[in-house]
Amino acid sequence: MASVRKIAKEVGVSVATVSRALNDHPEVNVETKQRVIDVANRMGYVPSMSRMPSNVLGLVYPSDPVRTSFGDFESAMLAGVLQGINEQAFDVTIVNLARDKQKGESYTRFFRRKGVRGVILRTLGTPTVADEIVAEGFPCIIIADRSERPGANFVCGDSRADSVRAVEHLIYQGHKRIALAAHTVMDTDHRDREAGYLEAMSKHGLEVDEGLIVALHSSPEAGAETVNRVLGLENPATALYATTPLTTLGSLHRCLELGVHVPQEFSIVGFDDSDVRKRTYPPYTAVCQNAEQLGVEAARWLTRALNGSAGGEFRVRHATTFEVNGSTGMCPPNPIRLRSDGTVIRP
Amino acid sequence: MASVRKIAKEVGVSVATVSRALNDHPEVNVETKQRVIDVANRMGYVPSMSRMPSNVLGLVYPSDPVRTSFGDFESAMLAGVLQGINEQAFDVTIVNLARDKQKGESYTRFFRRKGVRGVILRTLGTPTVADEIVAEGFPCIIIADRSERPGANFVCGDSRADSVRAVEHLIYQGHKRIALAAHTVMDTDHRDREAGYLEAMSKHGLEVDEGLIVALHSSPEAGAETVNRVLGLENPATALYATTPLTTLGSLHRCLELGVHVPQEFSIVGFDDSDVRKRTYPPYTAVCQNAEQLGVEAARWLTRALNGSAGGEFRVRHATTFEVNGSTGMCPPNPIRLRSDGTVIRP
DNA sequence: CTGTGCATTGTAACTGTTCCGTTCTTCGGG
DNA sequence: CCCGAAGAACGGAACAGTTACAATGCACAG
Repeated sequence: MASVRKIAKEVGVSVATVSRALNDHPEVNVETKQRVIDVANRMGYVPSMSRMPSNVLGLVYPSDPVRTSFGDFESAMLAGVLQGINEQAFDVTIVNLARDKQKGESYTRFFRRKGVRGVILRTLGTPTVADEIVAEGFPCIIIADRSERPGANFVCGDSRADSVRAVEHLIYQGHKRIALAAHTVMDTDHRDREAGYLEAMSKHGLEVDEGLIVALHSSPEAGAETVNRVLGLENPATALYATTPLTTLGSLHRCLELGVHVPQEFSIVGFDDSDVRKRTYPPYTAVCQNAEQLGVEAARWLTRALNGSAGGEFRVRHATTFEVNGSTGMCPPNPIRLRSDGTVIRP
Repeated sequence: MASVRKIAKEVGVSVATVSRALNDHPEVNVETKQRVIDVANRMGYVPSMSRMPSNVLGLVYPSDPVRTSFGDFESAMLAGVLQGINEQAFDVTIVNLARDKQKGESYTRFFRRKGVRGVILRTLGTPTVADEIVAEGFPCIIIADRSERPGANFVCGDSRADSVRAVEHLIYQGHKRIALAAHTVMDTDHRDREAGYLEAMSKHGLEVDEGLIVALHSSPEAGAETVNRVLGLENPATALYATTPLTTLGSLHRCLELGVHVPQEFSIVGFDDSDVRKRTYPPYTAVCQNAEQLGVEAARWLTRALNGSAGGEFRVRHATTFEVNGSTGMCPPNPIRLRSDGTVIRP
């Protein structure tokens, strides 16, 4: 075990200087500081007992966690995590990697500094971070994404099969021009959905041209914009698979706004992380993921593992469910179209 | 400054015993432990340096934070808090008082144990806890509630005036039988809304009988149930003021389900903590509170105060805004009624 | 040459925790 | 009745890391 005193002896300075260097105090020479940090890293130093062994879990976001994106999924997942930690009486703190991690600091040191014993990783499309943390061996579980790296643990949803079913559900009702509201952030979750869409389309010999796939950030506005675009095509879509709850809401809302009847004139299959689908009108047909459950399981496993009552690898894929509600129906004989001025053309 | 060694000398035991007693180790005599704890409390002991002075804020829930209640408000508020802490580079951990606080432990000691320098308090209708924390002098700010205790800081919304306006808005459109979807949790926020309702009703000489006020927990189901009840009255309501976003959603949804036309047959004024009102159809008329902003301001002030760049008392009331949208209209000449079997009677 | 100010570092005292040994009591068997 | 073993409770000392204060050394003005 490397301690500040060992490092001090090695470098040839006092413990005070080591402590100061490691904590970024201003009154230490930059070269000295660098030397100390180098030796500390070489000796694999971690501040052993500076914090009493507290039961805190980190909920880690690689980039800014909030802004627009703190939506329904994060909220439901957090609710789940807060339940999952209760069994082992852990707490959870929200950690912002982009803001706080210093250059050259190992993840382990960083997490120790934050006083967390293990982390739940919300990767948001940046798998590199997860891989590095796994490689360091810090206790960690990835949520809502997956990694095949040995030693990686994850709890994720698997929406591929149900995405196929969702699109086939539309195809069986006669739809041929089916659009996809895709996501710009391409984590495995969203790749699944796009892949499922493509699989179903090609399996049934349906052509997918450029205009049918609209990739935007997840937001109600994006949903509305998607409707505008796919109804505005020369050869307009008659159905849409919206791969996030917010785009689903936005597209439904835009249809109501335009006076487009769902599902008589246009069908929408959405995605749901909690129970939003039940609260719209009509309640929408959706591929459903239980974000809360993902949170519960991730937190419960990680806390158990940290307390020694669980071990090994933990890799769980929760198949989503496909629920038919009121937003999908038969393909209309003649598709409606949207003029650029926002008026609906009914043939 | 009281330290373990001072306490040890005072009690007449060793530092090891004191440390063990204070940390609830099993191998210490219960009487000894009690003596140590008593002396520690008398001397105002707080573990001074056990955790390095980390910049962590606690988000404190007196009771279980999750279950049903982790909804839109908490989510938006948390998003705000996560923004507000960035300026001073703080972190936030979610603290569960009911689960973790030991009997006889002071709040200050408890928060120190959790490694938290200050707390944002979400009282949820239990002002006692807030008063005690304020009395101990631990850095703290109450969010979405208020206390007149000297030394108490808070950021809250003030929805009283707009609740009056909301109900008057209905009255001016001819409504006389106006119902209220009240809340069982009566923090100042919800008292404001009920008070505003009562004020407007009495000001205009409208009678409020028992059946018009439905107090339930906040949920979509409660909103639906409220609609069932107030439309089922002998003398049914023609309008409703729903004081939480979830009950608003539920009541809107129930109306759509029943085929009741909003606002032609029934008017609904809702409440909104973020921008849910824009995503329903019709977008609903609402008293609006910016939960995210509350979070930002609470976090920003508290972190600044902890770093010495803000001081004094901080008491802010943000007036809500009242926004007229599509869920309110003229009182129908003849009110509709709901039979107990769920069919609508149109005179 | 000397005093002053600043940057940098070391000494030592402080915080709290824990390993290991000691004391004392209790209990079972001869 | 005595003795050994087990266990509970506690103390001593060594450990962890941080920080107040003093000391050192250097640059520079007078």
